[in-house]
Amino acid sequence: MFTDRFLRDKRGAALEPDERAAIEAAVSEIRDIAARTTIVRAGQPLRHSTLLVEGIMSRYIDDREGVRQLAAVHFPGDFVDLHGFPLKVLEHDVQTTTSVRVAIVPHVALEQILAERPQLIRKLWFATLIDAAVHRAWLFRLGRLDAVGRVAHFLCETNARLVAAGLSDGHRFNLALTQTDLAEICGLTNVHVNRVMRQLREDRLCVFRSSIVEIPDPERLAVRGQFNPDYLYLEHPEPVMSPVEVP
Amino acid sequence: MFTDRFLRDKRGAALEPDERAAIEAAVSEIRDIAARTTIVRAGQPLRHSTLLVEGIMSRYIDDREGVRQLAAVHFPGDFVDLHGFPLKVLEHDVQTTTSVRVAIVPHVALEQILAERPQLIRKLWFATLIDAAVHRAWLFRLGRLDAVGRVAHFLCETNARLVAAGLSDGHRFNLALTQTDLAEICGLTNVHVNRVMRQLREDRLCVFRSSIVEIPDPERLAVRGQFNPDYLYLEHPEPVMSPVEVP
DNA sequence: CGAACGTTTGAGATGACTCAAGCGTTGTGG
DNA sequence: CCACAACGCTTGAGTCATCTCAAACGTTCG
Repeated sequence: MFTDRFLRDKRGAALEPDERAAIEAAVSEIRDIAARTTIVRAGQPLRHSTLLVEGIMSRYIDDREGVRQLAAVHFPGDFVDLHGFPLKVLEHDVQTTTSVRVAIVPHVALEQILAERPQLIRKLWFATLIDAAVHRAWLFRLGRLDAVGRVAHFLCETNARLVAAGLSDGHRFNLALTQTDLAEICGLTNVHVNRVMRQLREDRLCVFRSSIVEIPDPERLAVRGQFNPDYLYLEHPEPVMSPVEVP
Repeated sequence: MFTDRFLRDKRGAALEPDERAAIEAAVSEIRDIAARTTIVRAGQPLRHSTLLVEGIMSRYIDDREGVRQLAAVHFPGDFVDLHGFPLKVLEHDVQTTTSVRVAIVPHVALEQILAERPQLIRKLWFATLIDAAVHRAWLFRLGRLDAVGRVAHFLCETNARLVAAGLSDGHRFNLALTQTDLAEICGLTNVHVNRVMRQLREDRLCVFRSSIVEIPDPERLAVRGQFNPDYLYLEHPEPVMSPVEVP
């Protein structure tokens, strides 16, 4: 159910059926939240963490003038603010990007199931370390790629993650992000993202229209974005041709 | 000894004396390593982690042409590749930047002390999550600050971390990085870093000469770099005036 | 139907890059 | 102990990628 996609296809960390059941039992509530709603503010003490079931959420830091830099984008199956469990407080904001459905896991409940299942803590730790590995890949993207490369890299990453989640067939997926969202991810302005998308279209690397991303040749896009999926720690890094929803 | 600075001054995660003793007992070896030596390669299975005792180490990802983006800089007290403990393999390289002294902690020894001390794993987890929080601050730096701001932000962060480690008095510290290192940290070229350093000098924000950083007014530098130390999760975020070594 | 939001395009400004050369410092071997 | 090599720092000139500001156009939703 809610945990079906959590740690799915992660090398050596996929959940056992009883671990999955324990987490699902720890869920206190399923909540539907509107798009662009802030659910965690920097500095606010946390009593629960949020497992994303449907939709897209983002974590970001904003500058003095309110311009944002996203630090992470989350898709279904991600344990969005699991970092808040050991840290108690986050130093960044978390917001819904689209409308979402989330499962709320109170930290007290998490403590209980971990007390009974010492191995599970390693998997939760592992999950947060993958987030850290993704942060590093994003640092590479921002520090060393040009605008077209940054967007290409992000789209390759997203494709790989959504394939693992069963939400992309490897060439086509639904992605409800605006060009301004992409700008906040890639450290660009929305105007320039628009020009980058045109470039990608003209080069037949990627077409992104009305929330559908189409990648005719993922390998070529990966070359343009210098994308190497190792940091996602996937069990099956090749596009897996499995039943897929592309709404 | 080797662990004196590990988790020092970290909010709610400082080590208990017995935890400290356990980690020290788990150290299999103290090793001195020359500058610019790669100690972990991406993809290579890890059997131990490295606690930095003296010197500077870096974690980085490089692009197709060999241009590097640093993802982290480590100072004494940092458990450099602790991420490799749950992950088993890292997706990036780790290199000494200066000559260093490190304490080697075999993963089997770590497993043993964790089996006896279930609370310690939370602190190790916490330590890796601070690395992740630092990654996010670096994303902000690269995505939203101009060149002068990036360098200012990095120097503020470094000052704050070194104050916590007892290696800066809040205004002056030793930092054996080259301008090329700064470029690899800030996503710039070494030529441009040179011009940025001149700018910082002319604006009386910071003087960096022969490995000594002097910051006459840390508050002004923090404003220029939009630096907010919350992400370091320090117990005492104000500069602590304690005995300091500035060699 | 209108308002709000997202996309597209243009023109001009600018921050950072590239290439190139000279200078300063440090360490080492003859 | 000197000379030279290696490395890091500094500066200049010209280029280019991305930004800013501005306006128009398209789409969605109430």
